[in-house]
Amino acid sequence: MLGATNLMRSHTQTSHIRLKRTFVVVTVAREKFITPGPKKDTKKQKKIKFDPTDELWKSDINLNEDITKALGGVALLEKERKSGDPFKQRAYENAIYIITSYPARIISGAEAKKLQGIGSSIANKIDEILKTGTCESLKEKQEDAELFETFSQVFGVGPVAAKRFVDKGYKSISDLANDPDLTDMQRLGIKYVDDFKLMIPKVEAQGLIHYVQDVLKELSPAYIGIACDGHRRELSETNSLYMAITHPNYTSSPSTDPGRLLLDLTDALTDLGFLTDHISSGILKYWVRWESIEGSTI
DNA sequence: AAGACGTCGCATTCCC
DNA sequence: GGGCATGCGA
DNA sequence: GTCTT
Repeated sequence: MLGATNLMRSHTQTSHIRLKRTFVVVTVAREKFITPGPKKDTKKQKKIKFDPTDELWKSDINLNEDITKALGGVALLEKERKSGDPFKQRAYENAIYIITSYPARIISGAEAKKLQGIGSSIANKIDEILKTGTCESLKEKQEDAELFETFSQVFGVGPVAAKRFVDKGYKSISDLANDPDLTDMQRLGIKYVDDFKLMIPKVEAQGLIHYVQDVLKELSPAYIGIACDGHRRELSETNSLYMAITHPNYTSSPSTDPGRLLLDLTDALTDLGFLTDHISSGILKYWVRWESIEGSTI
C-alpha cells in the first residue's frame, strides 16, 4: 500500500546564461488520500442543472458575453472588497461558467435564475446589465480590483496579502519586492514570478523524474518513486511535477512514522546541487526550487 | 434563519 | 517556549 | 453568492 505521496512542481525559464527551473516536492501520507470517503449524492431537480457532458449544453460560442464579462468585473470587485471570500468567489465563477455554456441568449434575470447556481442577486445584476449595459458597482474601484488580481498571481500571495498590498498603494509586482513584511514564500514568488508560469515539456519532465528516481535508488534500492498527476497522465507538458515516494517499511495501515523517508531524498538532492530554494520542509511535505547547472544532462 | 460550500501540511503570527 | 489561529497552496 | 435544511 502506498504510504507516502510526494509532489513536485517544476517550471522552466530561459535566460542567456543558464536554464532555470523551479521544483517543488511534497509528501503526504494519509489513508484518506488512497481511499476517499463516500460521495454525497445531492440531487434536487427543481432548477435546471448544468451538465457539461449533456448535448443540450453544447455551445461553441458564448451568446452572453456581455453578461459574463460584466459579472466577471463584479466578481473581481467583490474579491478585492472582501479580501476574498472563497465561497462567494466560487459562486461567481460557477455562475459565469454556467452562463458562458448556456446555449441560448439570456433575455432576463428571471430566465437565468432558473439555472441551478444562479440566485436572485446575480439575476438582479443580469437585469441591470441587460438594461444599462453595465453594473453600477463596476464603476467603483476597478483599478484596485485589477491590482488585487495581479498581486494574487504571486506565489505565496493570497487574498489577505493581496488586499494589504492594494491598500498600501502598490501599483505593480515589482513594488512588492520592497515590502518589509514579505514571507520567505512570497520572496520566492516575486523572484520567480515569470518562472512559475512556464510549462515543462514532457521529455524534460521525464528527465527530471528519472534523475530523482536514480538518486532515490542510491539511497535505498527499496525506495519507490513514481510520477503522479499530469506527467503520469501523459500530458504533453505540465507546469508542475508530482512524485509519490515510499518505502516497504512505511505503511499507512497501521500508520508508521515516515521518519527520514523524505528528508534523506531532499538532502541528497540538495547536496547534488539539484535543489536550491526551499519553500517548505516537513516530514510529510517538502517544497523546493530546483535550478539546473549549466551543462547538465537533464 | 442559519450552516455548508474539501481537507490538510507547513509557515507564520498571535496569545498565554 | 508551547499551543492555537490564520494564511496559503494543492 | 447559492443551495439546503
